[in-house]
Amino acid sequence: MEASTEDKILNAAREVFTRKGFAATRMQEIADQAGINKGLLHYYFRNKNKLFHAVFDEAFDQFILRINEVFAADMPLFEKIDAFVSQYMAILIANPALPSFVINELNQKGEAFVKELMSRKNKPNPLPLIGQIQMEVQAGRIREVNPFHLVLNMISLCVFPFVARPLFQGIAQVDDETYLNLMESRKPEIIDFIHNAIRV
Amino acid sequence: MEASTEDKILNAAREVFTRKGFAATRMQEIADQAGINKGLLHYYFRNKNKLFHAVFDEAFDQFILRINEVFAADMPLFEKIDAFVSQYMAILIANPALPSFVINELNQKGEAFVKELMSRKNKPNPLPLIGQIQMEVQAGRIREVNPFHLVLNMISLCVFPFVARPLFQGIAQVDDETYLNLMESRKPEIIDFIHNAIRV
DNA sequence: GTCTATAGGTAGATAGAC
DNA sequence: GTCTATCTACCTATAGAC
Repeated sequence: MEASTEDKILNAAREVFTRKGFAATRMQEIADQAGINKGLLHYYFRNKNKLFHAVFDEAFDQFILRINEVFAADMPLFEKIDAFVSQYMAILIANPALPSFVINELNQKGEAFVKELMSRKNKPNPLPLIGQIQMEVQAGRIREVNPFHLVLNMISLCVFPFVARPLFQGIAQVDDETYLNLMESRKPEIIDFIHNAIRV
Repeated sequence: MEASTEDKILNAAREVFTRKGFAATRMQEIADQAGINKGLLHYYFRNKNKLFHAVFDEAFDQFILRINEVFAADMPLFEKIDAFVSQYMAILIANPALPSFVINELNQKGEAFVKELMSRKNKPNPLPLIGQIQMEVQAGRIREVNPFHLVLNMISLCVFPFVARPLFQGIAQVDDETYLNLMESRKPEIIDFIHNAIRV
């Protein structure tokens, strides 16, 4: 079963854009990677921008929207924290280059790009989780934490090791497989860390 | 007191490279920003790569090496955590674009770039801190945490909100000043969070 | 749909006047 | 040291044959 030309292009574009970023990516490199002619890229996607958006929008959804699912779910706070960490870390381990791709482009494309994206896409919505945390604090079931910062902490602990991966991997001198194993062992470590940080 | 031409170039290059990244930066834009002629960039720095390295190496040092100072200091663990968070957050609040610049380039420039950098520069050395954590665990003075992950947690909690700033600021709909105030209020919040997470 | 050839524009770098 | 003008290379995008 051979992939269609359009899929070959998308697969190649995903790989190259993710690795080099929009500005450093050359249409020629995508064509080579896909094993097809450069002209075909324009036949299927008209220009570099449109091809980029096909790749980026998909990555953005994967990176962002999964968060909402867990945040809005109807379950006790501690369970929700566990579910978020283990499910989200699993997504990141399966797609380790995703966060840096999305975040790099958001940083480099400028304010207008971010604003346009936010208006076009479903934004992540941390409010259900923040409300839930507030209630737990008021009921005295967890420590007095700032709910906004707690949410930020949860996300930071999961995502940052992937964004800063070249740095940490360069320092620790470990190969890709070892690093991803470290991330796997990180799941229970993060869950413990958060539990102890907020319990009364 | 007028800045020298070389300083004008460096200031402009810092601003543009930091905002757009190496690949998207145009020598013309740096010249415009500096209010000088494009040819002068080559007179002072010969080519784009050399100018970039003048800016990047400085940023890398600022971002990385300050960590070592605190990590290697001779003080009790809880004090050290407090010192790290408050001092490092202060650096980041004063230079909010620093982490994303360094991390983006490390991600996009590829393995050879990172490897060359690591061999040329003093690497961050977390070993003194990791050793100290191990001793505290063995003495039963803190909970049984994995020292490697604890160090990773400390850094993640401080740095990630700056790397993902466009995302969070886009979601929270706050202006630059408000966001930096949030980061200021974050210092004690992180310190509390870590203390509670590791104390027995 | 897929290829080749090329147009059109832009960026980095250099030459040379002042 | 600083400027203008220009070279050369490359990259996106299009035109047109098959």
